[in-house]
Amino acid sequence: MSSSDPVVSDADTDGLPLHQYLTYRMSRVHSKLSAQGARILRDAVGITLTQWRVIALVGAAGETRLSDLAREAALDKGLLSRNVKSLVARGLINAKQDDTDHRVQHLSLTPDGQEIFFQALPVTRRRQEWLRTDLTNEEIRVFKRVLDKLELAAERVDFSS
Amino acid sequence: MSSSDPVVSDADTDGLPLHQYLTYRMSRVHSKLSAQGARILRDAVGITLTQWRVIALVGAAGETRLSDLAREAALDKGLLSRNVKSLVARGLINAKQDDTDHRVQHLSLTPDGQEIFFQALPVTRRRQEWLRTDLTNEEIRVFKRVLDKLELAAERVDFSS
DNA sequence: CAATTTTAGTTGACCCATCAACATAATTCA
DNA sequence: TGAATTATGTTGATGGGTCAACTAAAATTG
Repeated sequence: MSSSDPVVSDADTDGLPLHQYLTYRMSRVHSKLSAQGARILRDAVGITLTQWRVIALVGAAGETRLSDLAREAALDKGLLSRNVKSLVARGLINAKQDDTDHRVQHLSLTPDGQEIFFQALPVTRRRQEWLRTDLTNEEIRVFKRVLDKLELAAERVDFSS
Repeated sequence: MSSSDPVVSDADTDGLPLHQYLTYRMSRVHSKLSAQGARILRDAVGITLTQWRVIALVGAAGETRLSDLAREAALDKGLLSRNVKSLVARGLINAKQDDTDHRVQHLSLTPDGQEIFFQALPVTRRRQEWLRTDLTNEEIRVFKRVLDKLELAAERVDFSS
């Protein structure tokens, strides 16, 4: 075997190994979609993707605490803390301490935050619809189901086979 | 409307907006899968996910140039350059300049690199199989098809509707 | 053949996310 | 009640990725 031969043959791999991997494919697609989403949000309302997620989650909840967001959105609480901080600094989010439990903060959108929210919402919705134009309802249903199953698999502590 | 009411009602959103978004769902699942994959590779052979991708791609190709990898794997060439550098430093990848075109480097796995490759390959394969255990062939087929369609959509320069 | 443009790869600056350590506050329980 | 545990949120260190500027080399073009 010469040094320029692939280490594995097609017979072994049925093509390039990575390209078969669901995770690899997802990773590629995800990074392209993220970049696109970030660009769209930056152009439309000047916030980052994560900031949008925070705003959207707070906007939808009306009032939440940081730890709830972290759980619900599966975001790191440190990350969340910094993002909230920057949004509070920009006057888009309101944070007020709980009267009885002095650890928790109640988060809500300020009027400016709501404005951003309502500006961004149709933009993101249109994009989502646009992404779905080439997909059938059946494909979307299966896609979501697979995502749910993969998420469960990803949460299992370990795979031992 | 009190300040603690959600800014959008369920009637508006059919539930929390973000949770409907394919991109948001993908993002969550992707980050969990990445974390899991990174952990498995670290424990098994002590390399990062990106390093594994480089090794797998080089191993499968037998010999490539950096720019081909960047195109094929949709990875930033700067990122790739650094990763290759670290893998060369660890003696896992061999880089030799082209005789005629002095810009290009030909990359291949060293014996140590091949060893890592062959150690990691079954581990990653087992994981992929394991991730698929709860999925039917039909679901996998649809999932891949949707990913391909989404990737195309993500590459379109702009959505104007 | 000289000037311009394109391509390969590197590097520095920066951003964002992750992790662990920490401070503070509340709760449990002995 | 006092001690240990648990929960909330912040912060610093670090790592990894992205972007853009840059060098060097090759190809194109006038």
